[in-house]
Amino acid sequence: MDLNFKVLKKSNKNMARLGEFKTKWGISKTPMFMPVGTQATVKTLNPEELIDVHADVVLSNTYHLWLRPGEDIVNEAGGLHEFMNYKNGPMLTDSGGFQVFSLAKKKDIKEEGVYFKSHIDGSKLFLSPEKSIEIQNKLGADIIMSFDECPPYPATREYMENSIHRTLRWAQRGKKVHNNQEQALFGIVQGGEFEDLRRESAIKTVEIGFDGYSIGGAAVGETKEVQYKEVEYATKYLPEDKIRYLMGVGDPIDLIEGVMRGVDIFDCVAPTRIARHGNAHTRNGKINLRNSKYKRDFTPIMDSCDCYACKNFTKAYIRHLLISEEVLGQRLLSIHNIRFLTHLMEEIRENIESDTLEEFRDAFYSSYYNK
RNA sequence: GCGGUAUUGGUGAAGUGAUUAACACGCCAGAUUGUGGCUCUGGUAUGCGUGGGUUUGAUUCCCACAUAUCGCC
Repeated sequence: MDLNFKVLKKSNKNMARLGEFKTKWGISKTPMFMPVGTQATVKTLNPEELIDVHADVVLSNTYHLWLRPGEDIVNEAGGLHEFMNYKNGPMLTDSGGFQVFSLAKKKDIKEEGVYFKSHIDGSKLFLSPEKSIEIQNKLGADIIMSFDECPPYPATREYMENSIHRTLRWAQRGKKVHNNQEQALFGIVQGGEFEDLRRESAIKTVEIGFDGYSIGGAAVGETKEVQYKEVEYATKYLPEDKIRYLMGVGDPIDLIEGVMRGVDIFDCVAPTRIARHGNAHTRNGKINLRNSKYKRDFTPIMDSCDCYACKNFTKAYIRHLLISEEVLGQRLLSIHNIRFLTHLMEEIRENIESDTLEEFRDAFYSSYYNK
């Protein structure tokens, strides 16, 4: 399904663009950050809280839902939105390609697909492009992903070349079996740090033709410089009129840098994961609320933040919750961190509108990183 | 009053006549980028109740004292 993506304004200083797309849930504005709800839940948050933090698109995961509770059960429930009762915006499912990379200890990547073992019970599993799309068709997210290989970093050129060619063949096979016309299907650009391979992957993925294009294999251990180059190598060859999705990137500065290189949407587990480990984003950098210096700090995490945690609770209280391992502490920080990023994206959109994104980037950088 | 036992970091404790006093918890800090939620990595006793003695060397052996605890009168 076409998402009717429209570019409303383009920067003339960099590749940033303001846009919007349409689904049955309404208009979604880009650039946007999407929180991750791997197992049909953004960990610790309920749907009302997702609305409060201005979440729009929410991610979920093919691999996890395939294993539990199974795509048929989600389908019988009426699809992901009904199952988890999230009605505020579109949903997106990842294909499972990344899980093969990140959590399968032993994997056997073959032309037909990937053989690996379940992280739950060790049983033998097989995921293929066709299988992934079939599962995603049943899960019923608005946007679904092609099944790709996320190659490790560093990888040799030879490995990467074989990998992107296989990912291209997989993309074609997935597209062929995609049969839910209410879902947009995205292709994924790989190629690691190699400029020509990113280019080839981008051009050939576009030739196959998708409703949007993802950039994968970023933020897997390379430096930020390399990461930004990888993004540039890909976005240069992606069509203006389709959404560009940088997968798995969510460090605040990476969002700004990504937007300046033409990325429209991002997702990342970081805001919720670091929250569960006691960290909060602030304009003056990331802070660890478990640190003893907050024992008697009776001020909010951020005075200027409009999230539920900042409007109602002090650092001292949240620290106490974290130290006492009370789940409310993890929840309040998850709320704050997601809101921090959605607010950052709102500011990014305003600054594209006023053509001041570079100044905004510099100001953000100096306050966030020069503590 | 007499006799026994014990005394190791913030806590529970292991241990040895001689290289950096184990481990756990706590505490202190760090990590975390398409999530294997509640994880991982570091740091954390210049000292083994106090004072004396034996010894080349004592936290480990001896004596006294202090404290705790048990039993007896």
